[in-house]
Amino acid sequence: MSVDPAEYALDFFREHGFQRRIGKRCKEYYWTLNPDFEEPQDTPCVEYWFERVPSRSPLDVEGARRLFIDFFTRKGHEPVKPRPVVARWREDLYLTIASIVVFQPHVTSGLVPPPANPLVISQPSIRLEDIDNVGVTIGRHLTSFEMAAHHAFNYPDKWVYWKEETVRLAYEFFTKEMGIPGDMIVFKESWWEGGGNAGPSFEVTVGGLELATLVFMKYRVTNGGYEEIPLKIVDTGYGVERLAWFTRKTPTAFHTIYGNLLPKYRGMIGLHEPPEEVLWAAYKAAGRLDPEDEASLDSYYHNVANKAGLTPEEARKILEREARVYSVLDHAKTLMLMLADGVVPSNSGEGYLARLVLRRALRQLRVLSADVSIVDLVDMQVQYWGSSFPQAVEMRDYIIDVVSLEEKRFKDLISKGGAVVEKELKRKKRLSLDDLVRLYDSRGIPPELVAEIAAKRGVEVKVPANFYSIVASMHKQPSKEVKAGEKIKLPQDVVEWARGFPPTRPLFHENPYMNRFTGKVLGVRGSYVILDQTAFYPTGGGQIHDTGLLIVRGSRLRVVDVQSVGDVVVHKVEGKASLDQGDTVEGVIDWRRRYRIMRHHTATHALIAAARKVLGRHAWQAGAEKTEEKGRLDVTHYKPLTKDDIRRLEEEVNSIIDMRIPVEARLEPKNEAEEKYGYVIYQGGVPMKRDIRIVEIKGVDVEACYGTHVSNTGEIGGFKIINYERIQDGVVRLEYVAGTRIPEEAGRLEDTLADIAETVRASRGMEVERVKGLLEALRSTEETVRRYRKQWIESLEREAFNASTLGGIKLLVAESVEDDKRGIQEVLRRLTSAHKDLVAAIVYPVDGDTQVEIALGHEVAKRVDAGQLAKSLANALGGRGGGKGSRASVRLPGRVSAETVRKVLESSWGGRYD
RNA sequence: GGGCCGGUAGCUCAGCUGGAAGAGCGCCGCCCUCGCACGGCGGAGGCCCCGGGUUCAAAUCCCGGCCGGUCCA
Repeated sequence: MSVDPAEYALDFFREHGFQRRIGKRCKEYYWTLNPDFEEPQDTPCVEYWFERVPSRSPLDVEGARRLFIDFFTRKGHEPVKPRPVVARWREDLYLTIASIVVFQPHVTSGLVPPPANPLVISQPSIRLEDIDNVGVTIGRHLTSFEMAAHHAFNYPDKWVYWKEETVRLAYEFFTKEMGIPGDMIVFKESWWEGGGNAGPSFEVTVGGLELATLVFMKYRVTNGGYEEIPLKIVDTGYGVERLAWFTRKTPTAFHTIYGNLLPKYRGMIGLHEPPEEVLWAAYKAAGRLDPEDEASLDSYYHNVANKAGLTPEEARKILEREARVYSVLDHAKTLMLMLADGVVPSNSGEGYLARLVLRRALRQLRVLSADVSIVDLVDMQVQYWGSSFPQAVEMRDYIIDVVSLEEKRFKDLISKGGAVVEKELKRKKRLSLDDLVRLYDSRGIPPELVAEIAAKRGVEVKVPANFYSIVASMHKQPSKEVKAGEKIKLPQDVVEWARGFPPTRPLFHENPYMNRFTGKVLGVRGSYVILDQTAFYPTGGGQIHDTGLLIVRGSRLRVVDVQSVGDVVVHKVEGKASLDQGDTVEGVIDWRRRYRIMRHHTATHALIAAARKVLGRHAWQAGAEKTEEKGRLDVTHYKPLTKDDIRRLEEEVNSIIDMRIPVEARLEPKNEAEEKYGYVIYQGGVPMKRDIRIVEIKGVDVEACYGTHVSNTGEIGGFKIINYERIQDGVVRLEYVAGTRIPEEAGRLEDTLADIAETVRASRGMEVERVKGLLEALRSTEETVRRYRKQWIESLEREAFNASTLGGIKLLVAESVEDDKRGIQEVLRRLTSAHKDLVAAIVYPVDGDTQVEIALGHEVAKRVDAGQLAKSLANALGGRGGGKGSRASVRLPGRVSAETVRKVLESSWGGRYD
C-alpha cells in the first residue's frame, strides 16, 4: 500500500536537519543526518557493523532495562509492573508476545482506562514462530525477550502525545542515554498492522541492528480499508537485549544476554568457545542470512569460512554446534519464564507450547551428545535471572520437579522410539520423508534420531532443513471460528429482542439471600420475560441459573431457565407467559436449590485456594461448574492426584469452613484490583468491565466473580470430594458436594451397599465376607466344570481311538450342551493333535440354530480340505459355512442332531479317499 | 479444539491380507549347586480396552465410545 509521506514528515526531522532518502538497494524511505548512508541501515540491507558505532559503557540486560525505565520515568512516564508471559486475560492468545498485549483488548477498545498514562514498562515476551532460527542468526531471533516500551493513550478528550514527542524521546534516549552519535541513527518509514489495527511506524536502526519500533496506532482495519479510531495509541517497542548487545559489542547477542552462563553451559555440555575470528566472521555475515533458505545458509558458511580461514564444512560444523548451544540457553530461559508463571506442560494449549520448547532443547542436547540434565540448566537460569524475575525463584521447586518429569518422559519416548525405528528399518530397509513425518507426527520421534539409528545400520536418511515447517504446514487448515465463552442458550430472535432493554437491576448481587422480590414486567415475548429487577441468577461464571416462580394476579408461572444478554436478565417460563408489560410480579426463588448452588460456589473458591496451597501455585482453574447437585473444578496439575492429595484438599477446605471466615463481594476498578491482588483473581476468566466484582474470602482467596456466595465460609457446612480423575494431560477434575448434600451422598453409598448386601444375601456388616465366600464358591464350581469337561474329553478320546476307519480316516461327531466356542475349539485341538487321522466335529446349539465346528488331524488335513467338508455339510442341510486348512465351521438352521451330521459327513466322502 | 498412532499374559511387545492366542523378560515347581547366579526341564498366568455391526467364523474388517501417546492450533 502507499502511505501519505506527510505521515512521516515531522517537525523534529526538519529542526534537526534530517533528510528523507530512499535506499539504493532496499528502496525504502528513511530519515538520517548522515550524508554517507545509502541504505536504511538495517539487515538484510547492510551487514552488522554496530561494533564500530560508539556508545556508552557496556550494560547487561538488567542494566539496559533500568536505563530505559529510569529515563522514561524522568520524562513523566509512570512505571508499570510487567504481566505474566502467559496471556491469561486473552481468549485469542496463549502468550504475551509484546507489551501492547498487556493492554488488549480492554484498554485498547476504550472500555478500561490504562493503569497510567503515559506509562513505561518492560514486558517479558515470548514468540515461538521463529524458534527454528534461534541461535542460527546469532541473536536476531530469540524465543523470549523483553520488550521495553513507553505507551501513550490519546483519547478525544485527553490528548497525551503523538509522533513528534515519541521520536524526540527516542532520539534523546539513543543519543544521551545510549551515547550513540545522532548521525548514526536512522528512522526508517514503515507501516504496522496487527490485531485488527494499523498505523504508520518508524523503525530505529543503528549499525545494522534494529533497536526499536515506534508505532502510531490510529486505524482499524476494515474490509474496505482503514478507518480512523478515536483512541490513538503510541505503541513503542525497544529490544532490551539488543540495547545491551549494542553497548557490549560481543560477537553474538547470547554472549551479552547470558554473560557467565554461556561458558558454564559450554563446560557442562563439553564444548569449547570457537576462535574469536570465527564468531566475528559470523557476526558480520549473519545480518544478511536468511536461515530458512538453504542457498543463503550455504553462502553464509562459505562467507564465514573465507574470512576465518576454514573450509566451508568446518565453518558449518562449528556454527551449527554454536547455534545449538545458543538455542539451549534461549529455550531454558523461555521455559523458566513459562513455568514460573504457572504453565503446566501438557498436550494442548499453552502447556503444549512449554513442552514444545522443552523438547526442542532436549533434542539439541541430544545432537550435541551432551551428558547433562536439562533440570540443572534450567536451575542455573533461575539463579541467573533471580533478581529480574523473582517469580522464578518462588516457583523453583515446581520448576525443577516438572522439568525432571518432562525430561524423563522424553527419555522414555526416545528409547521407545528407537525400538520403533529399528523395527521399521527391519521391514523396509529404506525410509522416505513420509516415514519421517509419520514417525514424528504421530509418535513424536525426532527425525535426527531416526537418521542416527539408520546410520548405524548403514542406511542413509536425509532430514530436510525445513522438516519442522513441512510438518507444521501439513496441519494447516482453514481456521475455524471458535468463539469461546459461554454458549448463549437463547434463540437468536430473543437475544436481539433482549438487547433493546435497559440493564436489569441485579438483586441477587445486592442481597444474595433474597428469595422473594417484586418486579415490574418490562417485556414479554412467548415464554420469555424481562423485568426491571430480579433476584433470579442467570447462568454465568460457571454457576447454573435459578428456578422458581413468577406470581402475577394469583397465577403462578414456573421459571425454568434464566439467561443473560449483556446486563439484561431473561427469564424463561413454562408455556406461554401469560402476563403483560407493566404488570407487577412477585418472584419466588427455589431457595433450597439456590442455597446449595451458593454453597458449592463458595466451596469452589475455597478449593482453588486449597489446591494452590496443597498442589502448588501452578494449580489454576481450567474450568468449573456449580449446580445444585455438586461442584466441579478442573485444575491444572502435572501429576495424577493421590489419595493423600485428596485427603489434604478436603482437610484444607473443611478447615476454611470451620474457621468461619466472612465472604465479601464488592465492585472495584479493574486496574486497582489487579494491582492489589494480581492476576490470580482471573481464575474464571477476565470480565470485560471497567469495574469488576471481587469476591474475597479474607486471607484465603480473592477472585473476580459474578456468582452468588454464602456470607461466611461456615455456611458451606462441610465438604467432601466424591470423584476425581485426570481429564487430559496436565488437567485434573474434582467433583465435590457441600453442606446438606453430603448426607445425601452418604445415603447413596449406603443404598448401594444395601443393594449389594441384598443381592449377595449378606447380613449387615458381613458384605465383604460374603463376597469373598461367593468368589471361593465360583472358583470351586469352575474347578468342577473343568473336571467334568476333562472327563468328557477323555471319553471323546476313547471314542476317537475306537472310531471306525473309513479310507484311513476316522470320524468322530459329538454333541456339546455348551454354547462356548472357545472351549469347543480347545477340545477339538486336543482331539486332533492326539489323533492325526481324525476328523472331529462338535455340534452345539446357538440361538435356536445349530453350529458345527470341524477340525482335522494333521494327516487328514493333507488329503482333505476342511472348507470342502463344511461346504458339503452346508449344501446337504441348507446352512452356510466355510473354512480353511484344518479348521471349518457351519451354521445349520434349526436343531440338527449329531447323528444327522455324522451321516452327511460319512456320505459326503464315502470311500472317495481310499 | 483438530489430525495421526496405539490399547493382546505381571512387564515389553509380535500376531491385524478374517480360519485352533504367541515370544522375550518376570513368576512358581523340579534338576544342577554347600548356597546364589547361570544353565536345564516343567508349569501357572488372557473378558485380545468396552459396546454394536458384517460373517458360517472377528484379537484381526466396519461404526460408536473409553483410555493413553503424539503432532499441530
